[in-house]
Amino acid sequence: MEFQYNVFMIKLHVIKIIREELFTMKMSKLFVQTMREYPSDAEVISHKMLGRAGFIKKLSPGIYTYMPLMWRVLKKIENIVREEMDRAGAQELLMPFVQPKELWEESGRWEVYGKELMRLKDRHDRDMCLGPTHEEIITAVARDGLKSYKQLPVNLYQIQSKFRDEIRPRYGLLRGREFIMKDAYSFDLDEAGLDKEYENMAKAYKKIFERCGLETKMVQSDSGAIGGSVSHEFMVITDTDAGENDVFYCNSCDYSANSNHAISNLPEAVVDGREYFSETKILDTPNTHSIEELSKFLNIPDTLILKTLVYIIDKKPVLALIRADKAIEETKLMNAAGGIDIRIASSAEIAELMSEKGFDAVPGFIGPKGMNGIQIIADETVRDLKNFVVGINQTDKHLAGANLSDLGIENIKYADIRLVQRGELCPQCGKPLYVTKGIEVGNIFKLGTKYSKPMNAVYTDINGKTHPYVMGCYGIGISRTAAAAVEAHYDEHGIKWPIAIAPYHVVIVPVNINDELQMEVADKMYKNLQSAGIEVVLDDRNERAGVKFKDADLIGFPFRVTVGKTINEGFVEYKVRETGEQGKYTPEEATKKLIEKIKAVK
RNA sequence: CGGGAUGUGGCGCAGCUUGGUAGCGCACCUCGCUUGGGACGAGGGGGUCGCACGUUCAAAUCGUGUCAUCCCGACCA
Repeated sequence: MEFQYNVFMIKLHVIKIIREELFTMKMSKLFVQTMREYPSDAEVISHKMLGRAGFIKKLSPGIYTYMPLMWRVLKKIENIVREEMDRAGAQELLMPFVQPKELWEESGRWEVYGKELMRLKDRHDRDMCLGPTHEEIITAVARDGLKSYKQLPVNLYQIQSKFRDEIRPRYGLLRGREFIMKDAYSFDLDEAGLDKEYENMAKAYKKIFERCGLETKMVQSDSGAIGGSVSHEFMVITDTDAGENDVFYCNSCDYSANSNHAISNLPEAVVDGREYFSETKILDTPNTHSIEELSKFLNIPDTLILKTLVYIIDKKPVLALIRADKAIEETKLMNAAGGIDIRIASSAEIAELMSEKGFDAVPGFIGPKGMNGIQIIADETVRDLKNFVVGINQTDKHLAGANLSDLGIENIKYADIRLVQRGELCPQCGKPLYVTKGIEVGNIFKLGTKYSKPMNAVYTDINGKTHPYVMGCYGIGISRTAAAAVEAHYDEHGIKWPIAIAPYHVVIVPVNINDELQMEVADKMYKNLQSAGIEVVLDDRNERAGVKFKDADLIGFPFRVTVGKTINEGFVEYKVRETGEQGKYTPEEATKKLIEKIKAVK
């Protein structure tokens, strides 16, 4: 017993020493290589900054090594996420990254997911894939373990690398192929339970991004390939061009939505052409290939024209009709058609479609007439059109004074497939909508029974009857959040990490390491800060001050302490990266100030 | 999928037209000097010039093919 006790004490002692060593970081030993120039392949701020400051190293397009500084940032974000998810009642687990085809066939997504799903074969020639998201796996895990209503609700999450084989990865960590994600899945008895958990997660997310030092907007969005009904995205609003999403929002009420989901009220417009056309007749409209040319030629507002677009949705042609002054939102159209893949038809495909239907019209004169057998989806704006102008599949001709009833269309499906545009009105309060760019750092979905039903994932209720779980899923892009933080916090000198996710809190820069007093003071501060739990780097390199300052700014330490000549009067210099605030303090004052500021954030 | 461009040391690039010992800046190593915003001098290490085949006495350079990377576009009639 005594012997063991002693061994234990020795171990503790050793561990303590190791831990102290772990917190020690001298710049001369830190594995980071800053560069004088931005990487040539970087376009957006975060990619440029993270590359130049030595945070990431590209291995292949969209695939990066997270260097030690980056990894510290990512771990900090992960830990904030963990703390808030745990606090919200979720439980962490870890699922496999490589997954068998079978589960994906159960959900039907093996066929549906497309090329983004990275497929591979194992040595036995079995089909496998790299996990782009984990609904299938978690649902299979849940159905084996969650049998009774007594066990629900449950929320399970993991933090893990994901792989999505993007067509065109770009923007560094913002759109990588391999990236780190937190994904959570909730299982409830019913819709009411899901609604409650959805709110719970929304609240947790808000807290998470706040703690990361990021301002986010929660916006309504399309639910995409993951499916389900209701979903929201958390957007970091940015003035850089890295934002890949357009976000519409209202300043008068709380409405905000991704452009793929946004709706709006339209201002008044001329939608009845009776003043222009007293009868229905075919007009010669030579060379009017665009809406602009056509409305000019006929001298009518473009709101009196019905625009017909040909899309290829899941390999089949679909006609989309919309009032000509408005544009199609492809995601909405794809959803309305029940498809999973959409693109505009090529002119060759249009020609093929025309000849198939016995027409000979070029783009600019296409219309729904005589296109029976082809799926036709009309935007809601089409309902109000009267006595309008429309293509009738004859080159250089349009039908004027037309009404849909004249066209002999058998099947037409109405849906909102319109892209909201600047200047349109808030659907909730009628005030003008604004638009901005956003980086999606998190999302929450109500999945309902989309996965539990086909995968037969059910629980038994109090009466012995079985029901599929009502599910939700909740993602946060960990690596993307880090990149978004850079997009939101930088200047011409480099990154300005928010304190909570900075790789280290403080850098201490002795100006001249050959000056004994400077080194002594720097070293003492370094040790004092460390023992107070502050993460600090001592820049002990034999470099000129300029080099150290440039690196400190580029890397983005939130605080810098410079120990230079003023130490002879007893002062060190203190500088805040984010605000530029600076001042002279005694080493003791500076140490105290730093500890106070940093502890306040923790 | 279509178009354009580029592959030369860790990073950024020149050399290619007109074939003949592979170069520059940064970074790295040594010495000296310097030490408050990316100093300076001297010396040094590191590259199968993406890969394959071909032409040639000789290929980074010319030809063919291939692979990779980057950018743009993918028709809003």
